[in-house]
Amino acid sequence: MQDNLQVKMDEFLPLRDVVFNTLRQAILTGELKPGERLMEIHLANRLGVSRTPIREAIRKLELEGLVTMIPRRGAEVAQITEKSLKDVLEVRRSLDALSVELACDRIGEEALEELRKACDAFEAATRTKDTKKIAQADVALHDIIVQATDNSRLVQLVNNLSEQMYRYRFEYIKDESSHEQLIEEHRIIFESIRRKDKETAANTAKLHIDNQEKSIMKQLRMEKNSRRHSL
Amino acid sequence: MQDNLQVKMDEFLPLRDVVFNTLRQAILTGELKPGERLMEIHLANRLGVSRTPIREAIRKLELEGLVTMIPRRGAEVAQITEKSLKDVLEVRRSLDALSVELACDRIGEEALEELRKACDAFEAATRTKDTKKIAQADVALHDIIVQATDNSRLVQLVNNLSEQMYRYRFEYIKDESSHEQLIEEHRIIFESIRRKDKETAANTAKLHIDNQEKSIMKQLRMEKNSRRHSL
DNA sequence: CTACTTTAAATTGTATATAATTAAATACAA
DNA sequence: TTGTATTTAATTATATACAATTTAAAGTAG
Repeated sequence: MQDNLQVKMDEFLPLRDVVFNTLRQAILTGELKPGERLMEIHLANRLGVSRTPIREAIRKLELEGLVTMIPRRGAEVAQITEKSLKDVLEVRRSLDALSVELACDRIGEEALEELRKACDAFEAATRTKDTKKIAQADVALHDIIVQATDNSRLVQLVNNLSEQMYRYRFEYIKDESSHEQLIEEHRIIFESIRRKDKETAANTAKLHIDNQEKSIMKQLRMEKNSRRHSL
Repeated sequence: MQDNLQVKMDEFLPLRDVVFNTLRQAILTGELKPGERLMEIHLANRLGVSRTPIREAIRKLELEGLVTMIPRRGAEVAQITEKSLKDVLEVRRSLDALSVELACDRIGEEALEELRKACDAFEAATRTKDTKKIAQADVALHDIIVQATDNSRLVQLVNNLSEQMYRYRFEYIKDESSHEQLIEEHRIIFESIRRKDKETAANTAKLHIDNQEKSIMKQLRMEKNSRRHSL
């Protein structure tokens, strides 16, 4: 773990939430690697706080499934197995389909217009070839859809499930050969939501996840391979 | 809140988990009522532990959505609104449908046999008119299905969502007039899983939730009414 | 040199102490 | 009485202290 964990005092959150966000981000970006132990005193010193907020943050990470607790041994970053990712994607596939279906019913004129812009913005982002920008544009687009469902529980769950594979999605987006297809799928989802064509919307959303799954699984296997050869 | 919160030392869990389970149960059964404050010293004294495990338990309840945090004022039991229940049920509807569809593909012979027995057990339970027994039989039956999906994330999410309405489901099950229909729906779900008829299974599962939703919403409105008249 | 004990260090789990903030109570003026 | 300061009490937020347990290390016998 590099020494670039830093507590941002920008906002006025309780320390436990600052720590929670910091650790969460570190796990999702891969800065803290699967299997790595989260030792309280270490983290407390590094972040310049006491153990209490660290522990409270770990409790939340535990419930989110990002860390695994081992009794009397503490927390470690959860291992991501092929199976666990498949499980996550299987649920997400269903919830993304639900999201676009609900969006068909409930999206407003303004949000629809935003969605159209987000499609354009995504296309523009792919042309910059800036992976971070592309990823952001993609998140923004999907966020408009899920927000349009007007179901806060669904929003919470979809966001949580998405985050579980941030690390991998990044690599996925790097692959330029898939950009055209992504643009096209976004376009179809937008059009079918506009026409309130639930079936096409849902099917495309599922396809969208299927493609992601294929790419992520390929990566995972490569990672596993390279681990086997290097260790 | 009555004075029957007790820490069970049966198992050998960290205190924070014991406290978490205790508070969770108290909230789900309605022993701790929506809006009620969770004061740390109070709970610590009552449960005979220090504030630390109480706080850690509250952090987990927070992430689960069972309590609401108010900065510098602590936690209170989350209010359940009609909207929030609708949101939960909307997601559950989708995930229950997914569960039975996956069960069609993945259930084994033994589990299928268990499911058949669970259907019979549920029918038998309704005849005892023991609400608690009926509820347990219902949970057991649905648990077999969701376990058959072999998707641990799905299991976790469905269980969590189900628990959110334990309080209300209890009243629902009390209503004997609905028992025949419940038995029939369980039977159809079992039969369609056996025949691997995903469409019927999914539709019936959705119907199952729809019926629950109607009943719960009726109750909620009654509750709201009686509150208005008594306050 | 290996297998087993014993000891020491590190780490978590729990409890308590201090600081900061908020809510309530009291006092006082209009 | 009502509205506003001021003080007091209660409560959370954070830090530290202590206890229990585990891991690693150092010896020691075979």
